[in-house]
Amino acid sequence: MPQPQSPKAQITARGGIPDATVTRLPMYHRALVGLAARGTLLISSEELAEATGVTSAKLRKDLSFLGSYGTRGVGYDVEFLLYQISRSLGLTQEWPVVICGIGNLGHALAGYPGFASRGFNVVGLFDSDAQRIGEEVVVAGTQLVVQDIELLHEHMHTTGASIGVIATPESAAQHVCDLLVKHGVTSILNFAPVLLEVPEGVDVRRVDLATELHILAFHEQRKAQQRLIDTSAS
Amino acid sequence: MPQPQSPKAQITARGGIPDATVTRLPMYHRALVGLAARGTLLISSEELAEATGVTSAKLRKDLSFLGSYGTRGVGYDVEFLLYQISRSLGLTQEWPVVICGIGNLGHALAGYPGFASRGFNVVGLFDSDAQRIGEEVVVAGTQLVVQDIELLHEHMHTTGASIGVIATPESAAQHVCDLLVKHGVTSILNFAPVLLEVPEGVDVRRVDLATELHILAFHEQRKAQQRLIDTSAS
DNA sequence: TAGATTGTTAATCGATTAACAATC
DNA sequence: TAGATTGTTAATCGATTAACAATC
Repeated sequence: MPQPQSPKAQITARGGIPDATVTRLPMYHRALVGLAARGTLLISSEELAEATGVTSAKLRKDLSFLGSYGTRGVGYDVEFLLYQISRSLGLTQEWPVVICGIGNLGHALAGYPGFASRGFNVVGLFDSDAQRIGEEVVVAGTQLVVQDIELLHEHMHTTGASIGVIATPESAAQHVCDLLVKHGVTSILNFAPVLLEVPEGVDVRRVDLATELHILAFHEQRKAQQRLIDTSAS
Repeated sequence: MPQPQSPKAQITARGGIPDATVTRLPMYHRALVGLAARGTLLISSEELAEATGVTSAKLRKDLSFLGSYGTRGVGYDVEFLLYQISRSLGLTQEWPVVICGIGNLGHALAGYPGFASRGFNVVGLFDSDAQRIGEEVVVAGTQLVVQDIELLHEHMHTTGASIGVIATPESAAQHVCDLLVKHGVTSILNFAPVLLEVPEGVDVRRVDLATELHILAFHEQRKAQQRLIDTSAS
């Protein structure tokens, strides 16, 4: 019979990988890709932490949630750890992705080199603007034609995409989101400045330029105030 | 003489606005701008929380760090709360911003409507590519000419920008960052997939497409595994 | 006064950190 | 064996939540 544990320990054990850890795994992944490319075979938690801007204690804690992939007294095998992190993140499989809204941002996203190189395969470009529908865009060496978003249903069953990117203006975002969800998309990366309504089981992550700038401005303001204080104190 | 308080309470009181709260203030700000535009005069924490996707307890806690700007039994005056949040975030002043790297992404950022409307004033566009230098870009109704990044020093003292956006390829990012810092920029929004080295006192926020997609893929993988379990169980 | 809603308290939860036993 | 470094523990810290007294 299992011994009763503290409630905390049980919850941590059950809940899988903590959110905070998941958000850092891509950083470790990136650093390891770079190290592997430069031929580094072995790395310590101290060095990898330095390369990713976290503390070594945090790094080791994070990695311990994935398993025991290091060697005490030695460090981590770069290729092996990279593989394990890739597997945890689901990057050992291909993820077909559709992009909706092919304006400046949509073009930038379609042309982003880090997409295809890490298993994210852009398989469809959609827009509602007649001016843009039919445009040919080269994505990772393949030519794609911008399709009418209203014809999404004709393409989704062939692409099988479960990830969608929304790069439309605010006004179109919810409608596009509804279409995506209706045709099987269960993960959405949203660049429109709107809180999207989605059914349970659909994940949305929002990237908002304005938010990032606001946070910078907040700290910038604080620094300016601090400088004033420092000046008047001297 | 002040009564001794618990250590926790003291730290919270001294430390200003918690980071987690600061990251949510822009969400409240956005929601309030929308409400004000629609002529809503008064809103409860319950309603505003609903509109921003947080719990009302968290919202009230967040707002309490700014001050007491609501009325018990009544709610919050939309315009007044909007002003107070704007002031806290530093949005009641103008922030001149320079953008470095005027490729697809740089163009998208320069054309982003949410920039100018919230006090972020694009005052300079820079690139190192001879093909791009000299290009004329219309930003918020004003025509700007893409300048050579190496001539940054000639422009920075006239613009006085303290916020810089880096939208260059990975290879150029650190050099551009160094130039920006050298000429007085103390806040950087970095879209390049690199950990920038900056002196103390300079804030960097990184936005990384790949990171966001990795996190989505992680959760997508989990959902797929869950579906397998559900299927085999039934 | 009765009803509504804020601002604050205290409990809980999750994340971070420092230290070190385990072990190569 | 001696030195190095992981993986884990336990303490601390910060964020979230529920409940409710204060007060309009």
